[in-house]
This record gives sequence, structure tokens and C-alpha cells, in this order.
Amino acid sequence: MAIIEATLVPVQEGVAPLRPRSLPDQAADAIVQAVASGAIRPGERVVEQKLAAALGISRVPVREGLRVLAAQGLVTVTPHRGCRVAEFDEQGLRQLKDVRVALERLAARGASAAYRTNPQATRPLHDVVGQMAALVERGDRFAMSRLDLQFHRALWTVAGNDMLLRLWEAISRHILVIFGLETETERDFAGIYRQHAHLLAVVEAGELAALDEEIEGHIKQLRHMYADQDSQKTR
Amino acid sequence: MAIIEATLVPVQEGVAPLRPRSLPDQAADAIVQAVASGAIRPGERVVEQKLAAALGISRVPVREGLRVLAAQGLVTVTPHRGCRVAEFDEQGLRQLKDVRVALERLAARGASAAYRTNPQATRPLHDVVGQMAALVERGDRFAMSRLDLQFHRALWTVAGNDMLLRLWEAISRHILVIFGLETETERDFAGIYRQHAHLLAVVEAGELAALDEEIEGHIKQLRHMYADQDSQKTR
DNA sequence: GAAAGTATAATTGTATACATTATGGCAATT
DNA sequence: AATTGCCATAATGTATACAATTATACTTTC
Repeated sequence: MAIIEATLVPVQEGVAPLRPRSLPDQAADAIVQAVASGAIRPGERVVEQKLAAALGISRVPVREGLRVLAAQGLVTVTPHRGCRVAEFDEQGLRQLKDVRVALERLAARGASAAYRTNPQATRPLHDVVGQMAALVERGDRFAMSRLDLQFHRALWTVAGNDMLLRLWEAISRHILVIFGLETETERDFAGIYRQHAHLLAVVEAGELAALDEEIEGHIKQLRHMYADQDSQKTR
Repeated sequence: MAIIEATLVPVQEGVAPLRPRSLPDQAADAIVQAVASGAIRPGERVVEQKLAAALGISRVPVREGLRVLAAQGLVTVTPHRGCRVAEFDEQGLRQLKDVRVALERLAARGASAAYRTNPQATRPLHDVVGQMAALVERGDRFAMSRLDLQFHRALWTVAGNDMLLRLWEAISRHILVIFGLETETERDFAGIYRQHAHLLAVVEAGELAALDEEIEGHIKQLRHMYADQDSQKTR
């Protein structure tokens, strides 16, 4: 059987399959980044041609990127009337938080189970927490936000649920934007590090009730930070 | 202020804004339908040009539809190597079920809260259940599956969480495919009707613990039905 | 003077054409 | 005999061109 034969072929270890990032992907990231950095404001109209020109590419990959973003809820697209960046009002944030809590619990439980099966499974999480610790001194806000997302992405990955991870792709983009839009209030870097370290410990402990509570508390902060800016909005 | 003036303009009530379904959307639906009906098998390679030809359109809208399906996890796309329909193995089904339970709980709680605020909120759910009742006699398997999905879509809509509803769009497509692929074992139509009616009653009752349990039981059936076929798979 | 009609510009939607990349077969080389 | 290099083919990725739709400004009409 050819299949069996194929599995016997020695596969080079230690090399990850490289995959070139396509223009649509890059375009989607660029748009999200633009929103997160404030270059494009929530609710603002987005014109394909202008985006394409700014990115130095044609409209086609831009459109594909926008379609994906629409599926993930970061832009709304009305037929023949174009795209508009989603608004991130207080209600939307609460909804996002609810969804995230529900799924993050699942992820944490999955990661917890994976750890019980194989204590090495949470290695990536420790790595991220380690990087966080190194960042506490020099307070790089952007880098810390990235590590925050990276930690949770790792958590959802360790859980080993493909569908879950796919939903995280959408959710994390929302969070990325929210992190970007959040007020400049200095975040408590030591606190962020401590929180994630603690969450990781609880995951490895595997007490379900404690896990649920930890997750709930961990995510609540999100809404907090953003609330100030939102109340400033006149409209 | 122009804004205030605008809000005073009487808006015609009772008419839904009509939006033409775009070719990419139709293409995506067509592909999902083709998988659900068995015309395209899970894991099978999908060539854009052939799809376009079959649908009588060009490749561009097909590509956009495929990108959305990829974001929703129904196809996997490898750069320069094309698309492949996802496989729905037992593990994937379990993962899907876990995610669905977690989110469906959230939806049910939201719907329950909406009902407490306004008893009219669950009206659409009663409608669907009514249609189910009418279908019990003449056992139209396809129609019943549609009502099943329609019920849950209504549930998630009533919950009033946009993000949640967006995720449902992805999940429901998976379920649609699974329903289609499921073995021809006659489903218990009366049972399906009864289950949904009961779920609705529990939602309106609003007992959280009972709700969680009900959801869990309600969704477990999914894996069940498919398990047989999956075990037949040789590979 | 407000509503409806009309022409024009801007933008999106789709199709076609071209460029790039992967795949499979076959010869050449070691 | 196995690996490498090369070529032909097929499919994807991207750009450009055109068609269809919407928005805007202006005119017309009652």
C-alpha cells in the first residue's frame, strides 16, 4: 500500500513547513492594524481602491481580505455599498466578553486535560509567561499586549480543538483592535504578568471550579479598560 | 443638529431592508450544499475553475466564497495549492460539539434573559416549533433538519449577541454538512419536535442549572448519529 | 417649496488576461 | 539505483478592464 510506504519515508525533523503569507492575509492584517492604531476609525467607510493603492496592490486581494474580515465581524459589508469598519460600543464589548469567557473556559479545560496527559504540553505557555516577566521592567505597552494575545493563542492551541482555535482567530482580532483603541492609561505590567502566571498555575492544577472563576476574573478587566474612552463618545 | 432631525424622520415600519445576495455568498452556499448532498466528498480537492464553470460564473466570486468558507473552517486552503474540503472525523465532531455546547449555553441564557424582559421575544421560537409539529406526520427528513437549524438560529438571534450570531453562521454550516452526511437512519421526528419544545420551555422557565443540562443533552445526539458512518470509514 | 425625476461621478461587482507557483514525468548525473 | 535538474502542464494568485449599482447634485414638476 502506497500510504504505508509513504509513512515509512523518513521525514526531516525539526523543520516547520513554511507557508508564504498571501496578499489577502496581509491585507486583512494591515486593515486590522490600521484600525488598532487609529488610522482608520470604527464605523468609518472603507474604499477598496484607496486601500489597494495604499498597500500597493490591486483591489482583488483587498476584497478577499475584506470578505474574511466581514466573516469575522470586523467590518460590515453591504452589497454594492461597500465596507464599513465595525463599531466597538460598550454593548459589543460586553457581548464579546461573554463569548470569550464561554470559549476561554473550554480552552482552559482542554489545556488542563492536555497537561494531565502530557506535562510538556504547557511548555509554550511557560515560554510566553517567561517573556512577560522579562518585559515587566521596561514597560513596552505594545509588546505586552502582543504577549497577552500570544499567551491566550497558545492556550487555545494547547487545547487541541481546531474549531475553537479558528474562532479564536476572529476573537483575537477584535481584542487586538480593542487593545489598540484603549485609553493610554498605563497598564499594570507586573499585574498582567502575575495574572497570566497565576492562570497558568490554575490550568495545571486542574480544578475546574477554580478555573472557571479564574477565567471570569481574568477577562473582566477587558471591559474595564475600555469603558472610559467609550463614555467620551458623544454620539 | 442634523442628526436629531434625521431621527425624527418617520421610518417606515414593518418592511425589512432587502439585500441582494451576492455571488460569493451564493457560491459559498452552493459549495456547502454540494458537500452536504454528497456531490463533493470531505477531503476532496476543489478546483476553482471547475466550480466556476459548474456555477456559470467566473473564478473571482468563487474565490471570495472559498475564502469565507476557509475562515469558517469548511475548507482548508494552502497557498498555491488550492482548496480542499475539510474532513469531518470523529475527533472534529467532538470538538465541534464541545464548542457548540459552550456557546449554545450562552445563547440559551441570553434568550432566557430576553424572555424575562419581554415575553414576546421567544415568539420566533414558538413559530418554528409549531412548524415542527406540523411536520411530524409527513416525515420530511430534509425539512426537519432545516427547521432544527432554524430553531437554533432563532435561539441565538433572540439572545441578541451579534458576535455569538456570527459564530453561529460558521457552526451551523458545519452542522448542515453533518446533517447531510449522516446515515440514512430514520430520525425520530416526533422526538425532535418534543426535544425542541421542551428546550424552549426550559429557556422560558429560566432555571440556569436545568438549562445547562438540557443543552448538553440536546446536543449530544449529534455525535451519536454520525458515529456509525464514521466507523465505516476504512482510512 | 417639497417631492420626484435625471444626469454624472464614484464605487462596487464580475469577467478576462496574465504572472507565478506547484506538480509530475523524464532525462542526466553521480 | 537514487538523486538532481529540467521541462511541460495545470492550477492558483494578481492585475486590469468592463459592467452594474449607488450616491450626489441638479433640474424639473406639481
